[in-house]
Amino acid sequence: MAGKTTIKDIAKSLGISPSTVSRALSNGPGVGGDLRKRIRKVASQLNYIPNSSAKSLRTRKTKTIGLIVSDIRNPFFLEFMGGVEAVLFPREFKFIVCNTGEDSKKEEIYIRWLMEHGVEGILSSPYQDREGSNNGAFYKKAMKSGIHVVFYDRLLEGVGGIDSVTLDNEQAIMNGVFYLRERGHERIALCLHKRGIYTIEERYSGFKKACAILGIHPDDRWVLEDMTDYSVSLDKLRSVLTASDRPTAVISTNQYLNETVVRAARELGLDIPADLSLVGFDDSSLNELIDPPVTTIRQPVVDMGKIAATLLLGRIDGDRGEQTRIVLKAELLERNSVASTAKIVKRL
Amino acid sequence: MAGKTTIKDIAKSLGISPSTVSRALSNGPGVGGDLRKRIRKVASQLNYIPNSSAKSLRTRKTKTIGLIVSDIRNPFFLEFMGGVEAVLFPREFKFIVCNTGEDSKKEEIYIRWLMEHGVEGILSSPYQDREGSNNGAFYKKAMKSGIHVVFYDRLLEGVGGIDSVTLDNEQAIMNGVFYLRERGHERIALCLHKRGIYTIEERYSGFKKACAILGIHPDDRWVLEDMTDYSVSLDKLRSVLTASDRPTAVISTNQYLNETVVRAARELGLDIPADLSLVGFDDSSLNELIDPPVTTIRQPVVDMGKIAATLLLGRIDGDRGEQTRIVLKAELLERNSVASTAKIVKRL
DNA sequence: TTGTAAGCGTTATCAA
DNA sequence: TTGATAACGCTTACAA
Repeated sequence: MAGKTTIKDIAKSLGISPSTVSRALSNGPGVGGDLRKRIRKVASQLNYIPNSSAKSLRTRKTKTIGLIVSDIRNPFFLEFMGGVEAVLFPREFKFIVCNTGEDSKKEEIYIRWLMEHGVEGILSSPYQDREGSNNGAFYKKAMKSGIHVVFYDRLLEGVGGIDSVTLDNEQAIMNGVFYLRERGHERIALCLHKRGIYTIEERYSGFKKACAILGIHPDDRWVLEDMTDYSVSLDKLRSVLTASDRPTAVISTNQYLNETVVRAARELGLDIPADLSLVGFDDSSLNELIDPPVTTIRQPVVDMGKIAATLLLGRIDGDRGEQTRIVLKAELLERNSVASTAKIVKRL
Repeated sequence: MAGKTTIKDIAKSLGISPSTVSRALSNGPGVGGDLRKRIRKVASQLNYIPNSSAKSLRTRKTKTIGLIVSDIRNPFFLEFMGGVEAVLFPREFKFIVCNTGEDSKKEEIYIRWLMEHGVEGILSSPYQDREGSNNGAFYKKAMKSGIHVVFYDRLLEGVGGIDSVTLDNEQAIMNGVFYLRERGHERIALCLHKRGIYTIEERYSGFKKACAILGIHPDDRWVLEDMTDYSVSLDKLRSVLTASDRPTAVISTNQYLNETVVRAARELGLDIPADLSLVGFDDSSLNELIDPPVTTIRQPVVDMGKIAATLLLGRIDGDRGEQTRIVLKAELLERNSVASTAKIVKRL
């Protein structure tokens, strides 16, 4: 137990050279079948554990990638991570989880750490603020140094040439608006997380497009922005929902906001869907058990994880093809949180 | 851009020796203040990125730990990971996520990978099957090779000397049983995930202890085991809940099972709590929004993550004190899924 | 098929 | 305070 077993120890113990041991253990050619077997045996007897730092130093390969998430508390990432792990494991790739918490500085630090660590690739859901400023330059720097990058969920303004897997966010929200309109709603509110973030901007844009197409004109004050803090969000909802001139429906844009809307409605004594209709976004299995079951726009999150990881491994494997941009479609899960306005008009 | 900048490049560019550069950049002593500044400047001009593989090879430190989770889809781990990340980040430690999916073989493979990678510590929620067989030997091997290990959530039979943070699972369930008994329930069912796993066995044991103390004797068939697959679980619940001689209350032992019980009750037309009371385990914020809001045994998961990470970093920092075993207490969140049996008796 | 030797980028020891 | 040198454990030409 004096220190760890190295390739040299194995070589010494068999009276052969370290290079032969290396070749045998890494399945390289040029080692006799019999010798190879003996080397393997001694290696396991000696409890040999390869030192990947040494290996990486020589080969510049770590079989490790970085997974940058914007908010580790979001169930979205659990699902996504599950998809990622499922494709990484069989390929013997490990991943380091980096939580930026929508903090640009933290994101930058993590990118640097990942570069130092020598990851072969980065999967990231990058942050961008209202002014459009982001860490694009750092991702580019990583790519220049040979680290492959794939964006998932979010894109960055003015940052091209990076593979991505995103949702068709515009279409997703448009379908939500159309769905509500078909049921008679024209007074629709929209709850948005932080402005600037790609998905949020796209969803907002989809909302405006759909309204334009339908010729409806929801009040600008019904677009609720910066719904990050719970009590602040609740306040905003309260002021909009208690006005006599209030919206008859709300579209929310993440699972957390779905819950916030339901809570706000309950607190205000507004029955969903009788008094207020709700189209949620993202889907927890629990949405079905809520009273009422929430009609929701569901993203194929696990697939997104699998696709992103597959794309990245492809690049690591040497794929030098054109930039790939995969756009997934959302589906609308119809449950019971949307009513036709006939009933609501009466109550208004 | 011909390859990456190394310490040698910086040295050459300043006409000094690499060792001086190394000392300057790693804040070591023995470098003049002025020189140090110039070195820093050139380093950043040259876009220098330290190579941690090389560094690790020399120092045997990677500032990386492994986080082994038993099922990445369980929201428990999101919360836990959040706690872990919060303490790791300021210390500049990274973590590799390993998902075993309750597969002993996969767990073993991940432990090996982590050892090869040179992690300085492992945080693990280890698996153990019905027969008590587990990967304890591998964790011990890791420890022998200098990797610190902290178990969280689960312990391993016959594997001592490893720090841990767990819940007082027995007490948690006992309180659940007492709570139900106070409301008149004696016919209590228990839903268990996989037998063998530490937490499950402890919860089962707590259940039996509480019943013994109270002198109540729930039917053995009401202890539902191996509730892993959804449809199988549903079948098991169905057969127990449709019997004329059925339990009046159910205790579930994870968030997933909470949902399963609610779904089963709905499918069978059983009203919670009027026809069936439910005490859940683990807590999703959504439990409050379910109809009815689920009374639940809540674990301090984020704290568990913070404590586990702190414990591990302490060991890495050189703490050689006695084995630490921290046991956290659960709290019972009273909501509306438990009724007093008075009403139920009528309906039976 | 096997061995020799150089080198990956860093740090640590020792000497200046 | 600084520099020369060896070494960490591995892979890979190249030579045998």
